[in-house]
Order: sequence, then C-alpha cells, then structure tokens
Amino acid sequence: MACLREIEASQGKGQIVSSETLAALAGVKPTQLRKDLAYFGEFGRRGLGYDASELAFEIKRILKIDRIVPMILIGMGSLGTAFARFIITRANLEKDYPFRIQAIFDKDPHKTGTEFMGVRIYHIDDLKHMIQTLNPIIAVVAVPSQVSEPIIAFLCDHEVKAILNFAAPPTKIKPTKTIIHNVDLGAELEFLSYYT
Amino acid sequence: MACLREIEASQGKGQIVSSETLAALAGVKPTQLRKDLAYFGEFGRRGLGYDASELAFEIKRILKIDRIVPMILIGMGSLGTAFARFIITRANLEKDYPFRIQAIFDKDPHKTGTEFMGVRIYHIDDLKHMIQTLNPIIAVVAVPSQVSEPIIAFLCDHEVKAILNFAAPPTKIKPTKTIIHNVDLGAELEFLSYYT
DNA sequence: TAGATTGTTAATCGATTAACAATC
DNA sequence: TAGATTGTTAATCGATTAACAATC
Repeated sequence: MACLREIEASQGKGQIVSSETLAALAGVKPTQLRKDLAYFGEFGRRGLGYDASELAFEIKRILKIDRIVPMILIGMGSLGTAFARFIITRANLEKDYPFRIQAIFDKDPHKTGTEFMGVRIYHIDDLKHMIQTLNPIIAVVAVPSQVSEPIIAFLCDHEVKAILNFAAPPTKIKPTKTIIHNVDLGAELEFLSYYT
Repeated sequence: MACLREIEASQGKGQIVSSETLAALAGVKPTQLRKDLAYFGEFGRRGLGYDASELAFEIKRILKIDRIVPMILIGMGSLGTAFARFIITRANLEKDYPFRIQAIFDKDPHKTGTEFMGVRIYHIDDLKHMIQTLNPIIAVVAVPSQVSEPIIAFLCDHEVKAILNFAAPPTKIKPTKTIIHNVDLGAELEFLSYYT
C-alpha cells in the first residue's frame, strides 16, 4: 500500500477526483493507487472518479483513525517531551485529530503530579493500577533502553494493542497480540550515511 | 539489503561465523544474507565462513561509518535536545561511534552562546558563514515546519550530503545532490493504528 | 453514442529463495 | 577424500505496471 495519507488533505467537499490526480499528489502511479484502494473495497465510480470527502472518510476508517485513539506516554525525558508536544499541539490545532494522550508516566518526582500542556504526569508505579481504567489502544515508550523491557512486557500483558517504542527493541519478549513498532534514531543516521 | 547492523556487534576477534549463524541473529534467511554481502564483494571463505572482525570492518566501510561523520544540528527544541542527547551519549559511551555533532544552531538567545553536553550552540544566523568551515556531511533539521524550508534549501545549496529532517517534507525544493530523509512521527502513529 | 475512468485480469519486473558448482 | 559453506545461477514468489472490459 503506497502512501494514502496525502490524499486525505487534498480536496474539499463534494469534489470528484481521478486516480490520476490523486496519484500525482501522492507521487505514485495511478494504477497502483487504484489497486491499493480496490483491495479495501470499491470506493470510486467508473467513468467519474472518487468522491474526495467520501474517500477521505473511507481511508480514515481503514486506518482506524475515524475515532479517538486513546494513548499513554511513558517516559518524559527530552524525547517524551518532544513527542508529547508534537501530538498535543496537533490535537489542539487540527479538528478531528484522532490521537489523544490520556496520561503521562515518569519516575522523576519533580515531574510527577504536574501537568504538561494539560496532560497529567503520574508516577510510573501508578501505571499498574491505572492501566485498566485508561485502557489505551497505543502506548508510547520513551524511557531509557535499560529500563524499557519490563515496561514493554507489562504493556503487552495488559492488552495494549500497539506500542511505539523509542527504546531498544525488546530481546526477551515476543508478544503475539501486541504490535511493537521500533523507532531507532541511530539506524536512521546509518541509513543516511550509506547513501552519502 | 536486509539489516546488516546486527551482525557487527555479534562476534569477537578472530572468530569465524557462518551465514547460517549470522542470519539467525539478524532474523533473515542465510541465502539472503550471502546474496546481500556478495553484492558488495567476496568477504567470506568457501567451506569456512566469514571472519567476524573483517566482516564488521567491511560493513562499516560500506555504510561509510569507518570514519568520523561530522554533523550539525539545527533547532534545539525538545526534539533537537532529545536527538543531541541521544547522539552525544552514544559517542561518549561507544568507542568508534562515528557520528559527531560539531555545532548546534538555534534562534533562541537564551540558548545561543551556551553549550549542550560539550557542544556549542550558535545563533541560526551564524550558520551562513560557519557552514563552509564546518563542512558537515549530515545536517539534522529539528526546527518547526513553518521555518524549515528555507533552511533545508540553504543546506542543499551548501553541499551538505544528507539531511535528516524531522520537520515537514519540503514542498518547493527537489534537490539532486542532497539526500533528504524525512522522519514523520505522526505517520508512525497512523501506521500503528492501521495494524491495531 | 462517445469520452472518461474505474476495478480487475494479464504481463512484467524485481526481489527472495532454492539449488548447486566452486573451494576451503 | 569427505564435510562444510561460500558465491552464483536458476526457480519461485510477490509486487508493480500495463491493458482492457465494465460502466458512468
């Protein structure tokens, strides 16, 4: 599936767009775009094209961002702060932005009990009894790699659907029900260096 | 090319390893690993395997991380700070870590003139006359998206080989000589949401 | 009806894997 | 020589693209 996100933002209400136009915007071939969409259903009308707002809605539904996605953030170091700022700013700016940070967890007593841009910061120990109530779909792990593995294991045990992990990939656990997406800043640099 | 980085860390001096062992470590098929390596040259010995330290050296050479890679960081908000901490910590810990932040640039007069973990923070206006001297291979852009495009354009004009861009992808410029690698935290979340 | 554009089948391309000759 | 393991050629698989019938 080639990048469909670009499409969403690109047209107003009631507008009809062709796969040709959309493909140009997304930087892919029209035929690829049509094939990708057809995989999920028939969203277009032959001879006409796609209804832009209808298509945007369908794409949101496919990506499961047609609803509020409750999240928790664990670790409020510089990376956690950067991530929280990014998400909360966007949620404040964009109507219907789906991702919401419900609670932040950290170990530092200088941070716990305070708020960051309107989101409460709890002690990491409170996660144990709060996770049931919060019931987050996604958890973001931005703690040091040395302490990340037990936290990730705990999250997997408690039915979190997906983890965005900025720490080192866990070595011991191989969860079946939880998807872990590892983001490795160091690897991004090595990747770039190769193409230098 | 499947992930070769794992291999590097995995063996001591003088050790011989087979593609079977390495593939298991990297989580790929042995035949895939051999094919990838063969693309760059003949590094193994038939009937024996690969010399681990020799292979590690060759991989570093291929990735161009067998030398110091000078970098600059532009933008010292929470994301810039997170990135700087990540790189500098690693450079302090790991012998031969190739990436070095030579200078940081920001607009905030409270930050300019100070140091972060031993790296000087300059005003963004100083970039103009300093870039020639610094001559960085890689530039990391961690400024707000609204102000990123002219900065990226400037970096491309001044022979920076690669840009790691945390801001929005540039729309106007299509550099030919500079590689831009865009990292989109929002897209990572949408990606995860889909697999929920 | 003629023109346009989708959804889908067929053809092409590239990447992964299997098989094996080379060789330690 | 027999066993092991690479580098490479051939076969397989999947993904991309082209072609076209369906239909607005």
